[in-house]
Amino acid sequence: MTIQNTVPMLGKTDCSACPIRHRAVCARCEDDELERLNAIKFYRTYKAGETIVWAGEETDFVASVVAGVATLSQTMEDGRRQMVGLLLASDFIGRPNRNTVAYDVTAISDVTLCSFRRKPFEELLVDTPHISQRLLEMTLDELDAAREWMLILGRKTAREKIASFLAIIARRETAADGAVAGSNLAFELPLTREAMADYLGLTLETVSRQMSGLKRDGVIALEGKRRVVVADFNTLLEEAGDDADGGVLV
Amino acid sequence: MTIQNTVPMLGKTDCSACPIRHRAVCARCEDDELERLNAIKFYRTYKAGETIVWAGEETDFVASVVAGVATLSQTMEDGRRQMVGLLLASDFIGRPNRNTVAYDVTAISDVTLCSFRRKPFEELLVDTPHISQRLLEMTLDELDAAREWMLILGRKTAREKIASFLAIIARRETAADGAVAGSNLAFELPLTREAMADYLGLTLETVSRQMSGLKRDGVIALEGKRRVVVADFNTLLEEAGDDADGGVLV
DNA sequence: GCGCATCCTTGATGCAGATCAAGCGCGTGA
DNA sequence: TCACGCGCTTGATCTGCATCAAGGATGCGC
Repeated sequence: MTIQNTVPMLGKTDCSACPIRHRAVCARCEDDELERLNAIKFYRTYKAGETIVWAGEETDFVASVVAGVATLSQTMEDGRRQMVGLLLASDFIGRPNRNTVAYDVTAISDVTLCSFRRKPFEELLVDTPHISQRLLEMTLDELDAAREWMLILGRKTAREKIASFLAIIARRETAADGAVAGSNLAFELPLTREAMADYLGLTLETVSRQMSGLKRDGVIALEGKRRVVVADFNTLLEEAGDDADGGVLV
Repeated sequence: MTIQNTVPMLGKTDCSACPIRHRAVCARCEDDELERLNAIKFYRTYKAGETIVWAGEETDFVASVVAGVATLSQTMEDGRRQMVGLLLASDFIGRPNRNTVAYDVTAISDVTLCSFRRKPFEELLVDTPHISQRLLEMTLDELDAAREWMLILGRKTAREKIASFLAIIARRETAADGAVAGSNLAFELPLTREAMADYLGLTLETVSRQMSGLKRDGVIALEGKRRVVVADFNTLLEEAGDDADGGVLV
């Protein structure tokens, strides 16, 4: 059985040229392990706004985000929505040994996934410790991030929530660049005001008001609606209610 | 090197008699793997109210909760506190390959831990796939629980939060008993009103008021302060804002 | 260039839950 | 037996954010 041409969108590209090669679930793989992953992988793209998986839906794949931004979210019957995961490049989608996801997975920008067929991936997990170790590490990181997020949702004020969110995005967006905290830094918001509200447990009006407030008080500057310039990162952290030095991991 | 008598409190007990043998991180171990775990384990007890680990503190062990209830929580500089984890029997404490915990770990009742020295445990993790697989599975379960919790914190009303909490506890406390949902069920609250407030992002006064409200409306009955009787579990789920049937996992 | 949709901002008003305050019930130790 | 502390309840008041409402900016198709 060949697996060629299972994907209309994109052919296979060489893993060694992959932008997430050293951060994704395959980060620690040796060449032979990579070869086995390569045999079951296929690329797939989604347009901004498209739903990748509906909550409860069965899926026969798991995947790494290669490019773009996706969200995990839950919706209550009356429409209240809470984002519970923000997936950037190298993040993992899906749960091994369970063929449904409990949350809606939505492409927020155009998204490219490196997908793996579920069954063979689960088999790989059993006899490729480098993959399962990396997956455990990534899952623990996500759990830490979720717990940080819980403090934000449960105990922070609207202004602190916005500042915390900006700090989180600043760190994630600039992590690759190796930008220095404290120095002047700028980044693009990956979310609309409404999506920020869903992230933070607020309404979009409150998000907008607090953004304006932080701008008025000189904590941030805006270039257009989406580009944020942070003059002093420590000031932002103070606004977030975090210890200005103790770098809480995100 | 012998490891005997490292523990004043309790000698080693036989794993086969252990109450969490088939639920904890060792659940899938074969006899020989259990033997290796046994060689690095030691029991330890904490009194109710004692802090097991302070946030940021270095620890040289990881552990399973054998009996009792512990919490993970974060505290802001001004004293605001958010619980981010509730650890019951069989839950795991600590993060492999990192010697600090980011949260305060506190014994809420008298707690017994089955601890493992960190270094040898990490080595075991590498060459005992049954342990690392189980740990991955438990971590994914915790992540799911954290995400459910995020919806509660971000979008639910005080009454829904209380009902959700009661439903979660009901499920966890009665999971072992195999009690049937829908039927009359009763359980003991493992937390004070204040700890419930920290769990739910509320004040203790609001917790108290909402408990009174649910009691007044016949959703629950109280025997003393801590024992809760639920007449109809589906009614409780409706109050929680959950789909009354769709069993969301906890 | 015009109409329309999407995203965002700002203002006015209302309410859920926080805060401040008082007191009850029960267990414990002197 | 009483005093004390702790966990909990309930009442009165305040306030931060939601809600309701209107309008501005930008981009896109025709």
